[in-house]
Amino acid sequence: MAIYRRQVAARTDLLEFASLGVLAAGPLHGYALRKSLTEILGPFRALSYGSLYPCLRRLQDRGWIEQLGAVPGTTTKRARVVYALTGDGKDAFAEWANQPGSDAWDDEGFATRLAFFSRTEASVRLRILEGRRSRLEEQLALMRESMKRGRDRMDTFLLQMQEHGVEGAEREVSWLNSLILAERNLPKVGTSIPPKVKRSKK
Amino acid sequence: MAIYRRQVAARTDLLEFASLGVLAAGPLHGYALRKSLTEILGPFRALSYGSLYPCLRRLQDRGWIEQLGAVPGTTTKRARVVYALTGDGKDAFAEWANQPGSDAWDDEGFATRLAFFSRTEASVRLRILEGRRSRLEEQLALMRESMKRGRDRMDTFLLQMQEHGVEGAEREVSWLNSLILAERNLPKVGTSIPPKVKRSKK
DNA sequence: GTTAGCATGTAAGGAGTTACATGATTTT
DNA sequence: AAAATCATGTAACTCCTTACATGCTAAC
Repeated sequence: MAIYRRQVAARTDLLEFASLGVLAAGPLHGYALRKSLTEILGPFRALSYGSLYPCLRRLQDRGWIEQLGAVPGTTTKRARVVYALTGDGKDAFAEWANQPGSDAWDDEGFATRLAFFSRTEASVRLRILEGRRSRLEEQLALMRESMKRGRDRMDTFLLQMQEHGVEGAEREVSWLNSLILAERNLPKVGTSIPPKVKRSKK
Repeated sequence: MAIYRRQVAARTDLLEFASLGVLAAGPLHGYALRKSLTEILGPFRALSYGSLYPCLRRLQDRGWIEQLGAVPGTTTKRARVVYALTGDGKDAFAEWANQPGSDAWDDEGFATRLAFFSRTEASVRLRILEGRRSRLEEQLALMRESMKRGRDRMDTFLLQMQEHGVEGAEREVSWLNSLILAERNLPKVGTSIPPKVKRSKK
């Protein structure tokens, strides 16, 4: 009779950190947060409320965000629950942004980290970009090998699809190369120079 | 006291149809089927057995595949459960391949259908390609609008990521255009001329 | 006064993964 | 004889969506 011990795989929940990242720019209520997230993570990948609200609940239970109540000065009067990042939440986000795990190299994980790159240290940025590049290069090797092996077993459509996939991955690699180059040529004065951001105020 | 009636959304399980599609080429056991699927759906998106075996069970319960037992002539002697497509399974696959639902336009759904395009009627192929193209064009419009609106609120990294996304989508659109053009210029003699496939035997 | 959009939530279910459990066969 | 790989399966869990339920507010 074995007792099953399960290691909790400590999967970093991307949605949670993305929410923290957005809330770091200022308090928001759920509905507005969702719009922000949708804009960042792509209008294609629309997030549902059935996913968002439980996430906010978890973050609150963990003490990473807190309710502010309705923000005064807005046009509507009540019922909106506004959340703000706490000190702990800020720390948790900073740690996530600067200590990338193995989840940082896949499509979703990489995109999420890139979205908050301005709050990531320059050295870590480089590590993430290079990690993503090697992940893609591994995949490219697998794809090319698979295509070589199966060339005459496969019909033209499958072949064209795979060729398109390879070209897409190659395209991302050269894009990454240009980002990496830009990172390396950045002024070497501190370690965490934020990138140039156009500011409308101040 | 309302009684909740739920419409079962009849989500076409992609893995099930992909499995049928692969088994249509000949009987296989689970382990081998997985390798085939991994090759088709991309070596990146590796499929787990915890997903595959329950799927085979479902297909068998539905009468779309049947167990053959160990194939004689192979080097190994037992324990391998070989599955073959039944007549019903063949019909189910043909119906799926030729009556695309709304799931055919998203990334996974489109890729899966494209993988079995040689068993899809020419007219349906065209419909799928054009449907995918309009889906992408809708997304492009959203992305471009979102980028225009948020241009000076966003930092350079986010902007570069979004530009890269737009370029990727544009690239896929032109790829689709070339596929659509090729489809249209195909010999117009029947309705379901299969594409040229290099054959090693016969 | 009704439609459209803003706003917050819950319950059920879908489609997968990871970790566990087991054993046969092939290669070194 | 050990290690690698082939092979089959289950239980628990994860993260998400859909459908349901509710109500407010702005515009036409």
